[in-house]
Amino acid sequence: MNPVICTVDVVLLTLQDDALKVALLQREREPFAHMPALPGGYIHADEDQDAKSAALRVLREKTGISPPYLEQLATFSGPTRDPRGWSVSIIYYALVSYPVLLGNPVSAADASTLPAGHAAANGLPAALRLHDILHLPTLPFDHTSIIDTAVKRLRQKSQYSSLPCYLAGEQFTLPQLQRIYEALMGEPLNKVSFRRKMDEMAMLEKVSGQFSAAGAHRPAQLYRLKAKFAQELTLLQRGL
Amino acid sequence: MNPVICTVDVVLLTLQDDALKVALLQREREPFAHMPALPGGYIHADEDQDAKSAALRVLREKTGISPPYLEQLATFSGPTRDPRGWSVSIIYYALVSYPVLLGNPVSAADASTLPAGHAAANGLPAALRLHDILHLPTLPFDHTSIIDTAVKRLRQKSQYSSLPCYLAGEQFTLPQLQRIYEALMGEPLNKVSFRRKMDEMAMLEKVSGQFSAAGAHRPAQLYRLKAKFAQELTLLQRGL
DNA sequence: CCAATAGTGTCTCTGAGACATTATCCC
DNA sequence: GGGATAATGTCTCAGAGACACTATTGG
Repeated sequence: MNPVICTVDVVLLTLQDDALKVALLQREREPFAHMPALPGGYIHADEDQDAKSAALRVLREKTGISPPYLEQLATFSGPTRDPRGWSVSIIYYALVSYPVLLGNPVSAADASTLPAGHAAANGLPAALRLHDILHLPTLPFDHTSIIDTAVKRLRQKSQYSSLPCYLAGEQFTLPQLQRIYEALMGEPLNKVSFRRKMDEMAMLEKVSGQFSAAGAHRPAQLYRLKAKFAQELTLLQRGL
Repeated sequence: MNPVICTVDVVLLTLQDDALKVALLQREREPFAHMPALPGGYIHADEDQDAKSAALRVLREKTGISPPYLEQLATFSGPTRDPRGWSVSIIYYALVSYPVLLGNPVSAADASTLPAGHAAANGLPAALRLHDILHLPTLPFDHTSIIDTAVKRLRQKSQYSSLPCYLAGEQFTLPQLQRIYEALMGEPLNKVSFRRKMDEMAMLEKVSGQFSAAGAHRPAQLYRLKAKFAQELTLLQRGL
């Protein structure tokens, strides 16, 4: 009836050393075999409940990762984006903290103690690499444009939502969270206002009695997302 | 390779008498023949440049309308939404002013002089009907849920963008535009603040010397969207 | 005690809303 | 002139940011 190729792809983003990184997987098959590209694959009509399930399955099968946050970005389509023919790709974007990405679901507080550079020698497939979004290699299909759209969406939503919390891991301090927001927005934020806004969103809860000990100074209170917000965003009326 | 049905559908919205209406088309073919549904159809791999072109083509072919604003909403998918099989539908939403919908591309100022009730006896197909979004009939597929998503998106974007301008026609006065914003947001707006915000967005220009004469009172200045914003939104930093 | 960072109290200034005033039409 | 709505000037109050001060750790 209509010979349209239908796939899903995932833009998996993480923050490492205040730099936004995207996870790219070396392609095994043609077209563009051996080039780094977004993890993706065909929808399996016999097992997927919808495109989101397909995206989660593809990510799990190809990278072993089950991200805490996954949302539809947009659908890209056209006759030339894939050499195999007229294609449609439903794109999802996912956020995961760098420690959790490495299979260490503890705290963003420990991020600095993890090995820097490429993800490797962990539970992750060797073909998976993190790339700074400012220095992307040449990518197949329209993946460069897709990543650009995902980063714009992330930055836009960071202005007025709790989205960046998913880059912070399971437990984090307010100064750490502020650094994440600042890295995404590209500008320093007022500490008092930032804390007022986080309080206003009412999505964080103290991890009782737990503090992050990170040097010769007063330790910071640890927080985590309230269970209610594990998959759901909080929005601000007026932005940060 | 994968037998996924791939279509596009359009949620065409307009504002009539301060009520949001969606254009539904009586289906000609199975499944769900003769039921009202969103205008939609298959992607034509031989002529469509992308899904957006397909949506515009479908809208033109089935309703004769070329909307001033059309944007991708989301992609809906799953094994059961279409009885023909696992399906993907890329949804677009379009905004058009009621007078322009009726083929009268003049001014929102004249909307009150047009016949109320259903669109009929115009250049529009007889099978096309406007339905108040608060009183929708039972719809096939997941079209009810799709319309709900589109309305939520429109209302969300109205909070901080120039989106509602596309519901106002080519020329309009500021009081008319404020009524549109108020109808979408469901609450009265401060006149002074509203005008400050419209000025801040810097997207309107006076139609020189033209005024809307609408009764025994001072006439209002007519405005139109600057050409630059014919297809592109303006965003506010802090909402209305 | 000192250095360093966390957390909070308070002042100021911007900006949004309320109100009032002026402007311009038809009758 | 009167009634009606458009357009704008101005006052007030809330909220965001700047600054400063206190708190708590390790050395």
